[in-house]
Amino acid sequence: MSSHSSQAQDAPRSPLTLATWNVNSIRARADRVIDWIGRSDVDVLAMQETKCKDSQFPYERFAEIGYEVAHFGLSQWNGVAIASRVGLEDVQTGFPGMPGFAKDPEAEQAGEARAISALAGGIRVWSLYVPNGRELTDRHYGYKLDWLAALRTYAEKQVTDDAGAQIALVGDWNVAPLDEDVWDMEFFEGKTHVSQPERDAFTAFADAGYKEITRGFTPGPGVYTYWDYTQLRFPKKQGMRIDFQVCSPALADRATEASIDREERKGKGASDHAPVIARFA
DNA sequence: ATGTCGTGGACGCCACGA
Repeated sequence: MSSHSSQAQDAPRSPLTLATWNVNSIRARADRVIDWIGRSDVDVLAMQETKCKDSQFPYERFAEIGYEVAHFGLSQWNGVAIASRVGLEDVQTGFPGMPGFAKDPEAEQAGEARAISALAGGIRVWSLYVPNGRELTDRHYGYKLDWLAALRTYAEKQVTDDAGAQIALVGDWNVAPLDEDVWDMEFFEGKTHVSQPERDAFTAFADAGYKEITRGFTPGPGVYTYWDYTQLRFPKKQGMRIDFQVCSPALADRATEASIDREERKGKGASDHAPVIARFA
């Protein structure tokens, strides 16, 4: 049994608010993110697509408002972080067995900055940025499926080793699990995010005992977490639900509420994703 | 492809990724 899960299990339980948000560049979005944290009063915020190296992350902006940050960024692409005001211990970058990617199929497939985790407020929080997939025929699509399968293998082992493990797999999953999670299934015919293998890869976490806890509090149809910048998708209410909080059984039992802050998608300088917030008892 | 963003490199735009 890992020390992480027993630590989490033994930690005192107190109510906690956890949010996940693909910020699409923390440097371009720092003011909005800092303002939002102040307004929303979250204990822990998992961020994706920070689009910077560790040396470029605006740690001091978060420190000023009382949040520690663990960030994992290797270049201008990807980048994941966790901000917490309830402690941040035992940071891990990447998960065991995580596949890598390189343009050259013959080259070593190096790990990308798509997963970071820390123990925060007694919960093992993972901030995840699942590969996009691009096209069904693209090498990135196979990479995405392999990445999700490896994450599922890791996640399943955690709850097999410790049935009481408090684990949150939150982030941009880049999968729309149900038809109602996109505005028009005909538009998505033959595209990524809605293909059966991607949906099966997402459902596999439920088969391992995990539960996506935000949907039940924010039922569709027409409820989304992402709207493309192009084609006036947001004003036309043409979005996708692709950001989720997938929780281990013991943590899922503690979920008391969830919401999607679509107000944050409005106005100049908005990310193309909205924050997805959950409360645990 | 793009009623759009963000990044970096060598600009005053282009390529790339989403």
